[in-house]
Amino acid sequence: MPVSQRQLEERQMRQDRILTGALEVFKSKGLEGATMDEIASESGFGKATLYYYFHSKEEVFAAILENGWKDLWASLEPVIGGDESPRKTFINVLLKIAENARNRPGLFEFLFNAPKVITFEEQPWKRYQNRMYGTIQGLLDDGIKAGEFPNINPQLLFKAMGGLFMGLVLMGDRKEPVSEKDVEDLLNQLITNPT
Amino acid sequence: MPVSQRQLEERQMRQDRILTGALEVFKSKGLEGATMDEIASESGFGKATLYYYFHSKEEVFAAILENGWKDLWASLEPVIGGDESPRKTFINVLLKIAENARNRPGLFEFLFNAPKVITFEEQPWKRYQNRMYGTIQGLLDDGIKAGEFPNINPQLLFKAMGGLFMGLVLMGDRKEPVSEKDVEDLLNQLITNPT
DNA sequence: TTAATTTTCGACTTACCATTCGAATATTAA
DNA sequence: TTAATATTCGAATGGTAAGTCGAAAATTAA
Repeated sequence: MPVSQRQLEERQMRQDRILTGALEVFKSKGLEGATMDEIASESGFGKATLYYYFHSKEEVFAAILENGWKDLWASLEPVIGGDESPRKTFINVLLKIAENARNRPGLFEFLFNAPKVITFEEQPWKRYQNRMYGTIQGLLDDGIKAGEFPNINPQLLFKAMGGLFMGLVLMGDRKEPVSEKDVEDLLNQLITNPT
Repeated sequence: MPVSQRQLEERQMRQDRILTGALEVFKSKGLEGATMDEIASESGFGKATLYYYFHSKEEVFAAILENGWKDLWASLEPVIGGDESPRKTFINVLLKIAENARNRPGLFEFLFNAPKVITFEEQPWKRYQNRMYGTIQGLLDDGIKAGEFPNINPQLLFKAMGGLFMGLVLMGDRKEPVSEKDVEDLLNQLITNPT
């Protein structure tokens, strides 16, 4: 007699609907600027209903990040699990990330910018983020050892590539968007000269 | 009889003191999270005194950005005014920016991250920011034409370099900081292969 | 149908915080 | 010294918005 499968699924959908509305509001107003009233009307529920599904505004915020990072990581796993060379895998990872960014640009930007606003401790989504960064760093380490990348301090190359890529994918407010081909060309040009 | 020179200077110092305290609080709490009470005690004034020097919390916030961008631009002008090649000038500009970042890391990070939080219109400091971006874009355009850079879409190279550089300078939360030599080496490695 | 359970919601409470007030205190100029 | 002016401040004010309440409506299961 306790909740049926369908009930669970419907609950899930309502939660998603709330999160989608919330993302919209967070994006335009920021964490503090966003009000539960606005999130409520944006997502088509009464305010009190939000509290039926989430305990607090911060929980809503955290849920967006949690889901986002989890999905992103899930989409990367097959790519990482492959048996290509570090360099090839690295590029594939970046392309996969770019694909995510193209599909849900709003969410993606949020994933990488929002954390800067938060102060509090232990966010569960950090686990996914760290796993991803760790993996990429590992690919660079291996790739450098194998002579597939320029011979630079791996830590440094990580920062550079991270920044470069974010610049490509996130800085969308300047002119045209970036095509997959662009990314590939650029990465190839910049990374293809082992010393 | 109206205010003496010294009076003006003292006023200026007090304003600076307030802005310094405010930056500290904004950095740790964000724009909305920061309270005037906290800024007041951080900077060693009574709350009402803040309003003697600034009209509102947002004005305080804006003043930090305004001063920061103005100073940054001022430090770049001599470099830009030089008569070096686009490529050399470009690197010098980046190094100068890095120098700024090293001297006042807190302010610097604020300059590049804070704007994401703001919604409102016409911020005067945007003028400086745009001037800087415009200049850098120009250097890249010229450099590419002159064959000093890889032959990529300038717009794209701008984004990449911007992201790369921000990655280097801003992503300070990962391990050791970046030395000037590192930056120079990396830029040289990545930029030195015209096709 | 009916009784339990789930879901919904607007109105209310409460805390917080930007901003203002009005009264001191300090500084200046005479 | 004294009167004007500049500076300081803590206590009130007022608005805003997170979170709660208690009652309804919908759904479920019998």
